[in-house]
Amino acid sequence: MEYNFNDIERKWRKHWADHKTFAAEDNSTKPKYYVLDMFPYPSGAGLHVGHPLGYIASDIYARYKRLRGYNVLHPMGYDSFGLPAEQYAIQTGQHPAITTEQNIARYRDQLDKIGFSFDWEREVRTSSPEYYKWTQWIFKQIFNSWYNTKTDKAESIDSLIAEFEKNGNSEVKAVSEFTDLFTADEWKAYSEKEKSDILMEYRLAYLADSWVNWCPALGTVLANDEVINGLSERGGHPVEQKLMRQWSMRIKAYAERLITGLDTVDWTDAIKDMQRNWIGKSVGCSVRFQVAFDSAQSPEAQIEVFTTRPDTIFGVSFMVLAPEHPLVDEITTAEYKDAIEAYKTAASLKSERDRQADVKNITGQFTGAYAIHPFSGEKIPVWIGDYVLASYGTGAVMAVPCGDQRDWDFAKHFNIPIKNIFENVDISEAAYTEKEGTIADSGFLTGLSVKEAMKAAIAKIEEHQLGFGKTNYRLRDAIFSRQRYWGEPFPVYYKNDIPHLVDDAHLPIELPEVDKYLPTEDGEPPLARAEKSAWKYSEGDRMEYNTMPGWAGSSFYFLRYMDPHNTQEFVSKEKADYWNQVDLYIGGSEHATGHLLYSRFWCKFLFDMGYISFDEPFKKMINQGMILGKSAIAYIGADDKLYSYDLIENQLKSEKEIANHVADKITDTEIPNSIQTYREVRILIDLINDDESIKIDELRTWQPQFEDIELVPNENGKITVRREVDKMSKRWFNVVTPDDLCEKYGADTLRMYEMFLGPLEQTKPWDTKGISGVHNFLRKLWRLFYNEGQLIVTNEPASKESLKTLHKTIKKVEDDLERYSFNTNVSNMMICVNELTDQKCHSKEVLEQVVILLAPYAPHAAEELWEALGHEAGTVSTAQFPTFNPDMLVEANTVYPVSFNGKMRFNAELPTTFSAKEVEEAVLAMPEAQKWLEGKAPKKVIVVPGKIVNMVV
RNA sequence: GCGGAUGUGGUGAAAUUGGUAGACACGCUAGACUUAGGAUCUAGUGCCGAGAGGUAUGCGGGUUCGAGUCCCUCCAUCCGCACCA
Repeated sequence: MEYNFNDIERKWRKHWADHKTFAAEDNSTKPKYYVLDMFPYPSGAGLHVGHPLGYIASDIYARYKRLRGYNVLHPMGYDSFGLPAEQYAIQTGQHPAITTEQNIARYRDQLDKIGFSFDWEREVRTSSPEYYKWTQWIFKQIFNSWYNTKTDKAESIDSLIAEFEKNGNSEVKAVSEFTDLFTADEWKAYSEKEKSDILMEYRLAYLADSWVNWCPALGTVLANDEVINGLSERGGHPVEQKLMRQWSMRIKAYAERLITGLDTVDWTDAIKDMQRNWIGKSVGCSVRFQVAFDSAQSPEAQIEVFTTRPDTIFGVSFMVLAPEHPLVDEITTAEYKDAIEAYKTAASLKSERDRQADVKNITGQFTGAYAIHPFSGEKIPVWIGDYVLASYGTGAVMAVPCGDQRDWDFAKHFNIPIKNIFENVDISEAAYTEKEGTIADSGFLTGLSVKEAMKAAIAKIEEHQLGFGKTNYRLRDAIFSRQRYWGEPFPVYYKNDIPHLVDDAHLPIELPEVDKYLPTEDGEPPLARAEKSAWKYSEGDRMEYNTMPGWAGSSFYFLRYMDPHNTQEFVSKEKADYWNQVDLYIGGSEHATGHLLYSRFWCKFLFDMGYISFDEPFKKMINQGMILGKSAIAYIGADDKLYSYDLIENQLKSEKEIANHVADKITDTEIPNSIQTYREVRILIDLINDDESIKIDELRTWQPQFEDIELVPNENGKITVRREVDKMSKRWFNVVTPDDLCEKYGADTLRMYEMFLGPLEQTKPWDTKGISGVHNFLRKLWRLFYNEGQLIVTNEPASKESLKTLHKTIKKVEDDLERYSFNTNVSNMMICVNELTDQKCHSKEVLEQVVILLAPYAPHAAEELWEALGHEAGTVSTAQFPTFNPDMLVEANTVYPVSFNGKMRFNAELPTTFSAKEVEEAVLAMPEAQKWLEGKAPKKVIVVPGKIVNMVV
């Protein structure tokens, strides 16, 4: 029988589906294991070969864990709310639900062909009402909560209201910007609107005016990365900053726990650092500087600064406010009014991006005002400068040029004196930014080390009530509103402009039908187009018109998989307790500061509220690298002819060099003409032959511009292209889909080849050239079992050699998978089959085990062979993983370095095959060993089979 | 600038307590079989050298009996953040 993969794979796909082979049990005596993939957004382009990379890795692991006797939860679903479907709807009028449905069908079809062991009974879709009912329900819980810093957790808003009614807010310690104090009586006297507004300051989901990127032409808010140089990424329309009433999530409340929680999870340092960086914790203190009496109109004027270096407070030689700082106008003296106004105007004209891009130029302007140093009483000049950001800290800094490089640069530039407060440190060339050494010339801090001085300074500042120790976070609250149609509606209605929650009984609030998917003429979100009758439920004056952002539905989906059909709870406590954390999460690192942060936030919140018993969602995570495409680039000359790349390759290379210089140094008129001789055109990679030449006939029909194009071929009469590695994308014409490969080589080959490409975590270009090697492996495997259609497996006992090969492979597979590096394991199977072939091994004893080893990687082939060996169909998935026996590994004729207490003493050549125990005995019997042992017996002997003998004496 | 990662043949890459560097695969070369080959099989393939042999894991040092692996300096590439006080 030939290795007829198409028939085999079809057969087993059907078998698995019919028998629900991979359904996870909710109650099992087996230990549980939860393997999760980041669910995809079902885009119209379908899957390309990059998508399944992580899915294959996780599938191998899930299958391996089943062989190891675990009850494995390995689900899949779709993050199906999103912009592309909405955009398509705007263009064509087709409802996004229909587009989404079609795309999901396509995805499912593609996924099925690869033979994943997903438990499809548990599929979730974030855009289905059964699912977003719970997104809305969780939103309600967050809205109905506040963060109590006394208990350091979220609590029900009812507990806060009770406290207000009893004692007002004077004793309340909460994460909130609200600073006014009120008594219980005052609280009771407030109107409903006033109460609502105050509570809004405490709620973890709250309404507030936020600055957003508003694009009038598109009628929508854009994310920062959708804005390029003040223009929208799509369409190039102007974008302006607009203050809009938006829902936000008080993620800041969890900043500290989001940092400390990282220590409890097994993620890469890269991702952890990205999150830490994003949260941006800095410990320091706030200090108020009195503005000099003659400088300000109000005698109370104070400048509050945040500093991480209170120890350097005697080194302050000037202060800098952000140009937008509210105190600037008040303190600026008449003499400097015009200059300050000019500077502020110049700064406001620069976009945030421009300001960030232009960090080299030092700018600033003296205000004419002075502040009083709280300890030395010296007068300190107050400047404004756009290197100080209004949005961070207090928008003002105390500048210590001797200890901060930016302050140093600023002082040098404006000739401000620099005071040195560090003992024996030269600051004539640069600031001294190390946090060690001794403080000098600093009043009560003189002689202290930096560390001591920090404590002493904060103590003194607090004692004099000038400020207090404080921790700042860069993390900002997350805006939770989107002015889009295709997202979760809020379970919120307004009555007299006060937001109210919809009762649980009426959830979900389903998306109403609208006539168009665009904002209204007066800038309201698309949902404002819905007639009141189009809402399946509505109350009050109006419903909330915003929808939730993409990350809402993806922030708890891992919990919903545990109990996807529960109509009473988003997950039952029992099931959440059983399945618990995701044991292994596989997905891209691009979600480091988005999805992965928000999921942790929601998980901690749900933990605080007692719905789940763990506060980190993903115990271990692997980030698979991106698979890049190799774009094909053709060259069209100024004469409009298509040139073969090899003809002009050398010429272009030297021109590239020139071009690199041109960018900086040479003006446009000086660019040599030759540089503009060719233009690059990307060609659909399906039109490229293996020898990098273009299939001309197909090219001519591909795009009109090539229909009649004149060719300048190379000496072989071909037009070659240049390859460039890009992100795989439709627009670069470099997408490779798994479908063709499945068709041509089979899913098992595709699976193994993707694992064979290189380290899972690494970014790598897709190259199909090596796939035949993997395919050959499967064919070779087949020849171990079959010869001319006959099964040639025998019941003869296995040779010692074959057993060694088998156990070596067991060990390698085990090690690879337990260490989660999916790069070499395919090679192990190849080596195994190569060796067994050389050994002419047809022993059932060995081959049976090989089939089990193979099952995670090439499940269809494994099932087929398993059945051929006389087992019940479809049971290899639940077989027992073979047990490794180290004695089988020991090499014959191996030279063992023998070491004593880690010191290598001699080499022992052992001429015959031994078990580990026998190696030990043989070495001990050698005269050299006796010489080093001096007659004593070793305390311990460690034999690494085939490698080294270590003795502890 | 800060943080993270990576650097090994023509190519993708292995090397799992510091123990034969380049497994495995692609490609290439030669041969066999074949009407044919984008099929299969056999042999070879880091570099230098006819050979013996020498030499080799980005550069330069160090520790060690022994270093791709550990330590230090530097260089290059990629990713993330970036005037964060």
